[in-house]
Amino acid sequence: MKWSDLDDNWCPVARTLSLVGDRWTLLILRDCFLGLSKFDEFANSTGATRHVISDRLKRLVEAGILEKQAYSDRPKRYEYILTEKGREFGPALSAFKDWGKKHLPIRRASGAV
Amino acid sequence: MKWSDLDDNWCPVARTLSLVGDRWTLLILRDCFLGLSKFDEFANSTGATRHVISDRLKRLVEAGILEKQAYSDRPKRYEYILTEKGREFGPALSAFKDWGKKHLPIRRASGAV
DNA sequence: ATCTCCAGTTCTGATTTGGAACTTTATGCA
DNA sequence: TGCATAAAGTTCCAAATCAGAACTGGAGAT
Repeated sequence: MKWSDLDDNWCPVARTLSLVGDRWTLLILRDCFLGLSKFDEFANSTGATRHVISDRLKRLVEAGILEKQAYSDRPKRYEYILTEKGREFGPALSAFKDWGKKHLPIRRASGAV
Repeated sequence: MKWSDLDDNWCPVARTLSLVGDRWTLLILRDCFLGLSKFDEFANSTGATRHVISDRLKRLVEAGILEKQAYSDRPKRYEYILTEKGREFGPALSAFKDWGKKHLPIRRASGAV
């Protein structure tokens, strides 16, 4: 089954996943809530390849979760801002955060003493 | 960057994603909350390939989110049950559900009139 | 004997990624 | 002038992952 086939699923969780239930997409959204908004910021912060960042931003804009806003005209430059729809995704990320804090305590970096 | 490199990330959201931030994994967890517990149930319900179901169940058991319990001895058969750690992931799925209900209303199936 | 069920495993071709280089528009600087 | 840098993508190739279907193996049912 293809991923996109879920967008009409009876289950709202499945529909949500068909849109944002992807590794990097959720990480990009986390970054948005942390205040990041530019392409390179996402690329550096998430560690995803530029290819993937490009693709995911496109989808998020199409879905109305992010909005592409010009912040410079001369060299046309855009930043990505959460829409209301996007901001309302906050609780979901909070739930991830809480669960991670409780159940996945950070281990000391393997090499460091 | 590899996905698994996130498991020591400073951000609890990233750590959570490194474990369950995968299309099918979250769908399997949803099924668990709906009361499903058997391999074929997950395969049929999610539409993921058996290969993927097998892999994800293994990971979830390793991570202590699901527990493999024998429900039949003669033909050794197992079912997968949420642990306490797994049950505490409920709020995250609820948040997805709420967001999906509000922002992704189900469209009439494209073909049907 | 043969069929069916369940829980996986295995195989192969197609899709998606990762990683790095390249492009475009514009600024800084010497 | 000429070179370097920056942001936001795009393009290319090899490698990893996935979809789909078939196959395995134990056990009860017909």
